[in-house]
Amino acid sequence: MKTPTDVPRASLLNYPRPSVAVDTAVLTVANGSLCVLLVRRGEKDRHGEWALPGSFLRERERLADAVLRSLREKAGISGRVPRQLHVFDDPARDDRGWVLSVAHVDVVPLAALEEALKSDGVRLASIAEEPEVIAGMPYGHSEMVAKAVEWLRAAYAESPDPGALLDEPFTLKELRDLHEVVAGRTLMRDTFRRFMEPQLVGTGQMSDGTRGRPSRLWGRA
Amino acid sequence: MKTPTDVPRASLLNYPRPSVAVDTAVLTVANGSLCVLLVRRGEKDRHGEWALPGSFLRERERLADAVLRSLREKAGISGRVPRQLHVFDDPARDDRGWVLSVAHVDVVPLAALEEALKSDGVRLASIAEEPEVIAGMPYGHSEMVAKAVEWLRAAYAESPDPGALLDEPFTLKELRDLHEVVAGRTLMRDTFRRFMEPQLVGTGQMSDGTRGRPSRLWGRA
DNA sequence: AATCTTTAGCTCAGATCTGAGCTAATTGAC
DNA sequence: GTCAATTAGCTCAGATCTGAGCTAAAGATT
Repeated sequence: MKTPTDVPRASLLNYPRPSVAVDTAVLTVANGSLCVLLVRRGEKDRHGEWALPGSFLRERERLADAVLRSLREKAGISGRVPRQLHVFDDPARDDRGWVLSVAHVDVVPLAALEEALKSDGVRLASIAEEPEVIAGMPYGHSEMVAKAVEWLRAAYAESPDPGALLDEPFTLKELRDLHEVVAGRTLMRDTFRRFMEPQLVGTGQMSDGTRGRPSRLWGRA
Repeated sequence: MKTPTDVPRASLLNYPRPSVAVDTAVLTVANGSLCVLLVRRGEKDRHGEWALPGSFLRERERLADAVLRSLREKAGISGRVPRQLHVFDDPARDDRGWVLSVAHVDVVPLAALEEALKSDGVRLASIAEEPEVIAGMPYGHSEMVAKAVEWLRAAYAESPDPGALLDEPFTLKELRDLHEVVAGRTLMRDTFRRFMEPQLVGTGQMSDGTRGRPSRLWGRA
């Protein structure tokens, strides 16, 4: 039975709707280099080109769930904590039609990617050393990578290894090496130590078997 | 004529699509208080309740354009530089259906709102003094306001009046009073001056007719 | 085993930052 | 006019931050 509210209620939602996609920059550190995960496109459109893993949003699906699903499907990896970056809304961005894409970033340690990287449909691209690969991606994906790196740098400037890339326990040297790769520059040893130490919990153990004097081992708070 | 690519191309976009809306927290400073602009809902749904101005996205419309249009239509004001904050995607957020809302923030000086505020469908709510009004808003709008305020505070901690709320030229006192309202706390006079002065351009003029010793007048860089 | 290289952890002087306090210049109250 | 109140602009001592440099402790090299 038709109530008076049925018509306006339905009509509100009768606007044309965009397709909504998610695209994710999965960042990691490999061989002392900050890298982003790319997948070779299998769809007809832009077939064979390297691009960020992504997917269209399914009915009533949460964005974070779509990100995790796309990483599972496209790259066979378990994402961790996808974080929204920005909505890319240029109507001319995607020639298949009107597609909004919500860019995300996730941080995953290299060990969790090893399996996926055996496939020749999955690769890493170094941010610093392969700018041409990143700049060549379709659908504004290179802008997404830029925003993802910016976010990661800000996060790593604030606290010790927020992306949990290091296995615990770790030394301050290991932590600093990681942060230097993320920041893309050297960091002052003592300034770094003074800022990070209060944010870590000591394990009471010492490193050994490594080069140089043994040092305290730490864990994330 | 049907080409082979027509079918797969179209099918990619045949996923169910969400409605996409924009909602905007228009922030301003009035009577020494940080305020957000609310409009009384005219739609059937939640009719009469105070909420953030918003609108459904129209076909191929840019998000920023939808924000500016919604501010014009709902509140009769000219927005300035809408900035994306976050996509709210809880499928249960809106009982009218599956609606994603892209929250935005804009900063508008009080003078540009005076006309709109004559309407009884438009009001300001003080962030600090009327928390119950803000907490009572539907569709997760109170979370959007929280994110908007957080963004504004971060922006005002970085540079002098990035929202251009003050008319130029202004004194450092006027600038600091504004920043204190935004920050919600007092700021040290000399620390503030030392941080902001290098980011301003002097006009060579002095204030006069004000209480206290005249001071230099400044403009934004 | 002697020496070199690497890294840890500390110390200290110099640089920078902070905020209280001083004097100056103006308006408002009387 | 006199005095209180308000604000500007500066100064300086104390606090904090910075980074070079020192010594120590380990593995690597010879």
